[in-house]
Amino acid sequence: MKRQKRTTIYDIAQRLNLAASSVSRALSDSPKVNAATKALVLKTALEMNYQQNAMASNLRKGNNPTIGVVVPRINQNFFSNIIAGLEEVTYKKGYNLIICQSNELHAREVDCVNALINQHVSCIIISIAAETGDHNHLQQVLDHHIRLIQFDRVVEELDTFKVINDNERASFEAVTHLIEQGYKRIALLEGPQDINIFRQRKEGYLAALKNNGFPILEELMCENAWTKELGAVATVQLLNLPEPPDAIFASTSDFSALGVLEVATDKGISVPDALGICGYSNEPFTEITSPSITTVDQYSVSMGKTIANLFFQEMEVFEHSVEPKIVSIKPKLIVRKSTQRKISS
Amino acid sequence: MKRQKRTTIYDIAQRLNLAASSVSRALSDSPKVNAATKALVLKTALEMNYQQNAMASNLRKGNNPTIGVVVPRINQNFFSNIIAGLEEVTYKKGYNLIICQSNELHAREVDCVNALINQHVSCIIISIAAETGDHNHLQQVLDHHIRLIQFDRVVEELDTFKVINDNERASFEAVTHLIEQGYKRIALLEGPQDINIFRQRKEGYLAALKNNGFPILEELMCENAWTKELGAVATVQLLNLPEPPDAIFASTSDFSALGVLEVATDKGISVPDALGICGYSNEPFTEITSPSITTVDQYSVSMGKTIANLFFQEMEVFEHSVEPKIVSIKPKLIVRKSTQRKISS
DNA sequence: TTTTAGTATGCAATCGATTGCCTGATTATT
DNA sequence: AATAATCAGGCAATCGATTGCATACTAAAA
Repeated sequence: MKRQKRTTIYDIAQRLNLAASSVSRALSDSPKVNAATKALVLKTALEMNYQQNAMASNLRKGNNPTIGVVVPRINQNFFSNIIAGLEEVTYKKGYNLIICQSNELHAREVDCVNALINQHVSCIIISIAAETGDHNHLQQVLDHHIRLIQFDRVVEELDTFKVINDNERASFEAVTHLIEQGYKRIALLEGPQDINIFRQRKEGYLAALKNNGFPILEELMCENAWTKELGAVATVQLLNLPEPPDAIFASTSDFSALGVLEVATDKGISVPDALGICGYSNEPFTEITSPSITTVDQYSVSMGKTIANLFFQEMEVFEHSVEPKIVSIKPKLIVRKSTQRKISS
Repeated sequence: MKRQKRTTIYDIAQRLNLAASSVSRALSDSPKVNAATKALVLKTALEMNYQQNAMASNLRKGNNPTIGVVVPRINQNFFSNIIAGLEEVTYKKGYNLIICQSNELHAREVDCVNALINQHVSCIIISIAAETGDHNHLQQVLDHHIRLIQFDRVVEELDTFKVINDNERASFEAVTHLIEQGYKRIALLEGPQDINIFRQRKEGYLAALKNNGFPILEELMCENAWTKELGAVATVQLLNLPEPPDAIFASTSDFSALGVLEVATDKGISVPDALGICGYSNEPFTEITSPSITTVDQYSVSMGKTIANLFFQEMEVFEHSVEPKIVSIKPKLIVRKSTQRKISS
């Protein structure tokens, strides 16, 4: 059985003894076509079950109202919220969203980006994979005159639009809060330092310590404590130190913080009294654990909207070559029980 | 500043003094072109930074290796997992994914579906919105010879491929488990009954009661207890009954179950001893609450993969008009502390 | 009545890649 | 040496919609 052909403007034109151009104009409500004809065409189109072929239209018009999104993982709270936020805005503008996930792999990210370039999307919105490599693929995007917005995890040296969280500031506030609660030895679980956001969070941590005259202790900083499991491992190590920390800032994620909490609970260490815990991301579960976990909310859905708006307001048309802008969103510290000591400073 | 043109096969052809057709063939590695020429074209294409125009190619070839996905909410654990699973498979096949969310609204769902028809996608994968209406839009999909797969929340009377969970079975097992744990008055928090999955879960509940000779008590069934807040409200009502339930099966979601748990904790009702709680979906947080919540895992990521594979194996080519198939996945009851009584039956 | 303006519509090129068919050149076959 | 076979490449139509330009027709102005 052959694939039956779909009705085109030519079919409509033939049926009505019109030229295809008139049908096209009628359908796009051009003023150059008579009202009666317009109505007739519309009616016939409906009858014949016509649906425009977007590929043909976009090809001819030389633009594709589609935005490509590349994220490390689609099913991660932060990213799926970003996507939801993006969709909310792009939907209203009649744009489509093509979603790809890099699975944190550089090669796959490159693949996805190339596929999106092929698609001639109007814009690519990307948060780079943990496995970083060169960024020729991003340069390629620019070379093909496709707008590029980086968010959250960005390649800083690349001169593009960026929407980021003020990680350093948030981190600074979180650590300051811990200090205010009277914690004296504050450990840091940090992420891969070749990713900007983790560098920034470390900066914030260091700045807060300095600001309060606290010493910087190498043994209290654990690299790569990224997942719940790694967070737990790091915690065990930290607690075995001759002088263990009295607070742990899991700057990588709430999952990591959860690992910390589980180890503490296992060992019968009282949180927040003997150990303060602060996570990052405001995952839904942080509200539910006992005690609930202090964390940093990144306004992810609204960040998605911001990104989309940035495209529509600044980049969709580019009359003049716009100067890439960096939008920084200040995340919010959500203080919960895991850091609220009864004894106060 | 005008948008600079991207290099096309014509540009390459001109540079090499070849016909565009030869360039096209060379790029698609056709045997009709000399190896030396092929190499030359490839090299030149690279030099000139050529990227194929997928719109033109797809238009000519009359197919678009893209799959459209419509879900109620992108940032809901179940759906984002489905999408991740889909992407995993479609990526390998070189297909793109266009994602839309209906926000549980019928009108918006219709909009999304139409946009996808315009795009001439190869397949539409959909889970319908809570706000149901007619399903002309789905019929439209079929009329335009676009493959359609419904999953999870499906319109049963529409003869399409479907991938569903065996909700009734899972629900039956959950309630049976409660009975085995010695609970005697088991309440049900149910979802909108015009959505198939919620009907099925109720069926399973009823079947399990009957199967064990338990009476069906209207006052123990609460409609529309869908969110955490509604779950809490329903729980308060249930607990105020002259004969309150000793177990609550929140068949709508884990969020609902969480609402139940919070009310119980507030009122100092011991879970699982005085009140058993079972949720649905295996949201990550169910493992973390105290006590952890018994729930039903839907294998969402793997379900996504199943859906995509269904398309590639059965529908991508349709030699013969294939008979729509229904794939039913048996979810798994995850027994946790919220239903494990020390006193056993 | 002729000119002008304006309206509605048609013609044909175009977007970029693909592909059936044809041709010229080279090699193989008898 | 003549014919057939093979290879490499070119020509031109095609996918479906859009759009600049041309044209036929009507109505208004001179």
